[in-house]
Amino acid sequence: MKYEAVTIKDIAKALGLSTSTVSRALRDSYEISPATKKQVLEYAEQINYRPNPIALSLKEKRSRSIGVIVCEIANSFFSQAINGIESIAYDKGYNVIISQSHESYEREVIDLQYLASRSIDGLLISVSAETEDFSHLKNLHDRGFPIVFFDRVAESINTHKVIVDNFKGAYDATKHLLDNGHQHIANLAGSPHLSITKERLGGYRKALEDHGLTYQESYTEFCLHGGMLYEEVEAALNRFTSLHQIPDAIVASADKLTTNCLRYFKSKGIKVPEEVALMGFSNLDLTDLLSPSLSVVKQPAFEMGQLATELLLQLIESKRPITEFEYKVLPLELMIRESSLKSK
Amino acid sequence: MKYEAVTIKDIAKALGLSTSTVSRALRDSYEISPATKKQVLEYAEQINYRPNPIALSLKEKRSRSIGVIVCEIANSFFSQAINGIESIAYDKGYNVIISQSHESYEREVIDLQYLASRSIDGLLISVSAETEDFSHLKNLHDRGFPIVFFDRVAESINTHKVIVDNFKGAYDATKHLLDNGHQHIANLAGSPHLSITKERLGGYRKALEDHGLTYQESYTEFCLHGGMLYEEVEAALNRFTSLHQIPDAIVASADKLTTNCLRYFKSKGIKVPEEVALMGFSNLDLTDLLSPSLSVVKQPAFEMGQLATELLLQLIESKRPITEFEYKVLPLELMIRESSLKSK
DNA sequence: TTTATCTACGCAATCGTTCCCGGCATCGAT
DNA sequence: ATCGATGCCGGGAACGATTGCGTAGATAAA
Repeated sequence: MKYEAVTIKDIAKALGLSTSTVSRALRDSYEISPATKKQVLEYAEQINYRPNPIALSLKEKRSRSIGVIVCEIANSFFSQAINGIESIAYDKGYNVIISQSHESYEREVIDLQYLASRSIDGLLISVSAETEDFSHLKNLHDRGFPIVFFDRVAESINTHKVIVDNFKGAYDATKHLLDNGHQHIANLAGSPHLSITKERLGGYRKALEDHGLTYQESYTEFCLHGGMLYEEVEAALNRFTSLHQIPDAIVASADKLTTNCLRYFKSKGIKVPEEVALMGFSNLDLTDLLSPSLSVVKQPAFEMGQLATELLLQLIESKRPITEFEYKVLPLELMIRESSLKSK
Repeated sequence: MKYEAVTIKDIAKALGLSTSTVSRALRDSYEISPATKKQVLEYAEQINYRPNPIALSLKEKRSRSIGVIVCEIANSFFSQAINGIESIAYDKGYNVIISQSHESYEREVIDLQYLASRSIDGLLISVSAETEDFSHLKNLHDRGFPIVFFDRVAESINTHKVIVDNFKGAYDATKHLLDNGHQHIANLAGSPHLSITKERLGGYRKALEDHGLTYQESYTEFCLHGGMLYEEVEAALNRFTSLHQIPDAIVASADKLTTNCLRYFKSKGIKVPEEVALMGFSNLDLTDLLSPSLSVVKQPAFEMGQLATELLLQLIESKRPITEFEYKVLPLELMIRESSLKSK
C-alpha cells in the first residue's frame, strides 16, 4: 500500500514553473510576482500540498523533535510531566518522541541510541532505577548533544537539571510523622543509585536527628526496582515487621512504593494508620479515594516538565555553546490525609 | 549549540575512498574487498559513525515511525495500550510518536495534521470524545494512508479495527447488579458520539429488558468529556439523585466516570454499596485499594495495543492495497469486588 | 596476443526542499 | 541609443545515503 504525497515538483510541472519559483512563492518571497504567487498558492491549496518535513530536516540538520526517556508513562508523575513537556514543545512547534526504559539500564541505553542517532534535536531524561553508569549520556553530552535532566539526574553531567526539593520533602514528611507522635519511623526507599533516593534518605535522616533520634540502618530498606515489583516491597516490609522493634510509621519514597505498601498492609490485615502510619511520595490523583486516604508528598510534575522543556529548547536554539547551567529546585507540596494520623 | 555528526563523506575523505564504496562496505556488499571493508568498518567504529535516519527516510519515502493519537496518556487504559503498541513497534524497528487530544476535536485535527504531513508511516487512533465528524481521518484514509482504530472507532471508515466486546461487558455488569438484587440501575455514560458509549448503552439496555425491566431515558446520563471534568459527573449524579425513584445501582461506562462517581458519593457521604452499588469500566491497577474496592469491567488494553499495531504494520508493509479489513473484538474481564455487593 | 571474465571501485542520479547565482526582460535616465 | 537598475524567474548545488551503471586493471581462456 502506497501513500504518495504531492511535492513541490508536481506543482512546478503542472504550472510550468521551476521548483525554485514554487518554493519561493510558497514562502512568500519578494522575488515572485503577485500573480505567480496567487497561482501557486491556489494550486497548492487545491491539491492539498504539505511540505515534506523529512526533506526539511535533512536540509536544516534538525528534526524539530525532542526525545523523552522515562521509566513508565503509566506512572502518574511521569504522565503529568509529559503533559507539561508536550504543552511547551507543542507551542514551539516541536514533536515529542517518548521512550520508556521500564527501569532497565539496558533498555535505557538502547532507547538512547535509537533516539540519538540524529532523529531528535535534544533529550529530556529521568534515568532508570538501574542506571549507575552514565557514560552513554556523558558521551553524547560531550559531543555537544543537548540534554536536560529532570527528577532523576546524573550529578556528574554538567547540564540543566530540574528537580524538586527532595531533601525537604522527606524531612517534612518525617517531621510530620514525628510531630504526630510516631517514634519508630522506617524509610521504604527506592533504588540506591538514584539521586532522589539519596536526597530523600538525607531528609529523613536529618529529621530524625533534629528530633533527637538516631538513624538506624535496619530502618531503611531499598527497593531496586522502585516498587515496580510487589515482591520487592513485600520482602522489604517483611524485614521491617520482623524487627525487634516494629516501625509504627513508614515514609515511602516513591509512587509505587507507597501504593504497594498500602496493598501489603491491606493483605496482612494491618490497620493504617492505627497500627502503622504511612506517608508517601505520590502524584496519584486518586489518593483521596484510597482506604485510608493517603497522606502524600506531591511533586509539581507538570511544571517540572514545562521547565525542563523550556531549558532544553533554549539549549537547542542557542547560537553559541552554553556553559552556565541551571539547577532548578522546585518546592513540594505536603498533603495530609488519613494515613498519617496519630496512632493513639 | 551545534551537534555535528559524522557522515559517510567524512569516512570517505579520511580513507581516500568514494562514498559509494564506504556505503557498500558498511552494508557488507560482495563488491567490496575484505581489506577495504575491514578498514571502513574499523574507522566507522572508531569515530562512532551512525547512519542518518532522516536521509534514509527521504530516500526510502518512509520514516519507520508510527503515530498514536489518544485522549490522555494519564488514563490507565491508554498507557497500558501504549505499552502494547510500543512492544510490537519496538520489535519491528519502528518509532512511536504519541499525541494527546485531551478529548478535544480541534486538537485531534491539529495533531493529525501535524503527524500526517508525512513524518509517520501510519496511524493508530482512538478518537476523542468530542469527535463527531470523521472527515479529517476519512480524507487521509481515502488517499491511502494506513490507519487502524482501536477502542473508539469510526464505523464509517473501512479499515482495521480493534475493540472489546462492549455490549457484553455492559450486559454482564448490569446483569451482575440485577442478580445482586438491584432494581433501579442507572447508566452513567460517556460521550454520546463514541462508538463505545453506544455499544455499552446497548448492553445495559438489553440486560434490563432480558430481566423484564423497561429501559428509562432518565436513568442514563451522558458526560460529553467522558468524566474528565468532575463537574459534569457531579451534574449527572445530581440529576440521578433528584429523581422520584433514586437509583440503587450505577453502571459507569469509563475510567474517569467510575472514579469520579466514587468521589461524588464519598463527598456526599453516600455509602457504597449499602446505599448505592457501583460497577464501572476501569483499567486502574489500584481498584483493590479504593474504599470500597471497586467492581470493574477490565479491558485487555495491552493486547489491544499489540494487535492494533500488528495490523497497522501489516498495512504499512503490504505490497499491494488491502481491501479486506479485520474487525477484532476482544473479550472483557469482570472483576467483582466490594462496590457491587448486595444492598440488603 | 587477443578476448572474455571478474574484481573492486567511482560517477552520478535520486529523494524534496532551499538558496545562491546568474540571466533575461523592461524601464527610466542620460 | 546606451547603460544601469530592477523585477522576475530558472539552473543547479547542497543536505546524507543508496544504487544502477560504467570501467580500469587483473586474470584466465582461446
